[in-house]
Amino acid sequence: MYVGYVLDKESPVYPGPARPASLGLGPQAYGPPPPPQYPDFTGYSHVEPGPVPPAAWSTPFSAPKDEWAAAYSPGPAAPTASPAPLAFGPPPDFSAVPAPPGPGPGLLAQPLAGPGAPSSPGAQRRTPYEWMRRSVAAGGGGGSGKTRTKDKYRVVYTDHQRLELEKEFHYSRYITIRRKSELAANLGLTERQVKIWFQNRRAKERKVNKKKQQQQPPQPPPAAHEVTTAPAGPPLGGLCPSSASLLATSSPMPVKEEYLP
DNA sequence: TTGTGTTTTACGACCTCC
DNA sequence: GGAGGTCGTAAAACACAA
Repeated sequence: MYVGYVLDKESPVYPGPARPASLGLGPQAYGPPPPPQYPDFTGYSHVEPGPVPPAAWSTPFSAPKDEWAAAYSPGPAAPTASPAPLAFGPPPDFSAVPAPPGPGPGLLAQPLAGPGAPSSPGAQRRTPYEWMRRSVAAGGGGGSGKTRTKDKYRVVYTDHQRLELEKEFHYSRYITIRRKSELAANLGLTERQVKIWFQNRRAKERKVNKKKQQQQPPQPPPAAHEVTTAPAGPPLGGLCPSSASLLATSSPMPVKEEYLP
């Protein structure tokens, strides 16, 4: 939430022209304008993550989700719907992510399988992260910039776009302004789209966690000393209340240091 | 082919924080 | 006041059974 704001505060974030009015955005000052979100946009240039990623990228998730590991395990990969000119890699600090217990490298440290990892057109759905297996017919999908008031209600993001967004999400539930800008630029999305994607993704996770909790028998509340994430009081030093519920769930994700009070 | 249920984008309302 | 958060919802996209 405001953490990212704080994290990026020292940097000259978003100096520059206003965003297209068609996005419903006000004339706030944003950074380098993202690639146009229209189908005739012919790609986007790779933006080096830069030497930056501040402390925000230094705290890894301790335990990857199984499906995540499975999804990124080496294996045959079909071409993506819209491979990026350059694979959008994790921040440099990704390499510092300790490998999860068990065989194989740290999953987040694994390189993206290049242009073409995610999709597998013939595969069935109803599998974890089935979006990775689905072919996307959006014709470059992301960034066509249609709204409810326009002729197309919504676009379907490409596998590559979703893959990168998921990677980012599994690294951090809350994206910083800087990373949002980078992701948007690299994926040919608007920052608004990235922001909303993260919001929807968190909502999805809460929904899944809620479902899990409902299916599990009620567990005794943990003793106070067992609370390892955040102390009582305002959740995470001002994060939204639902963030706390997120952390309070079965999610194995640790809390980033900077998110803690 | 069609009907139905689920998932995925996108938005508005409202809230908190700076 | 502006930013981004959640929550609820709309509607397209999709999978699958009948």
